[in-house]
Amino acid sequence: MIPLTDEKRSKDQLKSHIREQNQTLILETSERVFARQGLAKTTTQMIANEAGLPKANIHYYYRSKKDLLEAVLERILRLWLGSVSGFNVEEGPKVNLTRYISEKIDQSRANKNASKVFAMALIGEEDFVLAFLKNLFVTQLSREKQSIQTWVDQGLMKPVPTEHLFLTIWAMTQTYADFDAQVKIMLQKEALEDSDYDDAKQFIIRMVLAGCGITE
Amino acid sequence: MIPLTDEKRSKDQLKSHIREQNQTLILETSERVFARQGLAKTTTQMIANEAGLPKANIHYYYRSKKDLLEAVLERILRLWLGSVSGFNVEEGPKVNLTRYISEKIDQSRANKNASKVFAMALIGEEDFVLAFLKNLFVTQLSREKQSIQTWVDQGLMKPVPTEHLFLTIWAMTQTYADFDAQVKIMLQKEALEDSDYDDAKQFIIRMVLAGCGITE
DNA sequence: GTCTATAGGGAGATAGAC
DNA sequence: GTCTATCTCCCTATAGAC
Repeated sequence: MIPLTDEKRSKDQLKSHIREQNQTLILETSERVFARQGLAKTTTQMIANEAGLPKANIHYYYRSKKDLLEAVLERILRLWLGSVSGFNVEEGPKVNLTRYISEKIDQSRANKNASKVFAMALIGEEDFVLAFLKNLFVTQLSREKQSIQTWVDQGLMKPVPTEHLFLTIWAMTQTYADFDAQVKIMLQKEALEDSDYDDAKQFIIRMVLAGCGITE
Repeated sequence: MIPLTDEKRSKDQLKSHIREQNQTLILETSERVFARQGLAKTTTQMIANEAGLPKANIHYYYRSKKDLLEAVLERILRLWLGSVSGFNVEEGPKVNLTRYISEKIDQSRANKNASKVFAMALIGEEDFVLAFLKNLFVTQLSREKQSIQTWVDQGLMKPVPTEHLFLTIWAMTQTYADFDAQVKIMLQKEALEDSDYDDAKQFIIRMVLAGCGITE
């Protein structure tokens, strides 16, 4: 370890502080603009304007637009992973599935822009997102699958095609964030309210529990 | 009415034939390229190359890229509307919902590109698509809602939030077309087979019927 | 680290010969 | 109707002064 002078240390901290602050600003702004404009329509100029920075500054921190998009996606995925509770076998299927669906809806609502950017990248089959999902599915799904098998063995639910169960839960919960324009038209509202999300939650939970043969 | 000479008539028919043929070629090619590349990333040059036409020819038939996209969307929506069966009250909820879900999956599978282009336009909140949905929902949903009310009154199913029922059915069925990359990763397959779609159909139908309290 | 100025590359769209 | 050549615009990315 090379000892640092106080001067150098504080300079480094300042620099690193500015860097971190700017990067966060750029990533948050990018997420918003990407979600609003679409990935390809978004220009680095738009992001710069909205962030109040010169365009070259964006390229100083993120060499290319692709790098920037991947940084945005990485940040989204890291935050998501940290806030998802896994299944807790002891609590049984009803509690776990109810909580899972409820959290999913809350999360995609709270981070609507992040959810949209992810959906856009997924429908555009961005390599970065596909690679992430490959990883996630291998590590996580096998665990959830075991919990479900345990519950089936205990007679707490009927056997289900686990992959399709998760695919459909994701599809239903994400649609309220990603395609909210469609939801608003359907419900004939200018903006979605708490009660709309509650209704969605309740109905999705009802279908999933019933479909899994979970009565009590 | 101005009588036409035979010469003029046949010339017009020829022209109109060529026009129709080229327009169809352009629309079919565009749908494919839009679905593969994304709406904004797609260039008129790509479409021209893949259709085997000079780029100026594309712009001769469709003044702008936006016009072209709208023509593609209009064609998709016209074909869709023609192939969806409405509810038939006499047959009861089980038959109708089962058929509806089954047809939805078949259709988005058979027209995967069309489905993707539509989803891309919807997530990008293209005015053209939003206007179409506004229309569709007003005219169609009220009819389906009445059928469901009838069935509830007859004790054939439990009351459901109709809007959320349709939103979730669409979300689940569309996901197998629009986000097929995710589905493939989840099922760990290079390509989806008949059996995968059958499994999806069966599970979605099971959840919906159970959620609606339809036992027989 | 910041920012102006600009290079360099395509994009959409069209004029005009055929 | 068809297609070559070209206009104009604007995007990404960077060089280089501060």
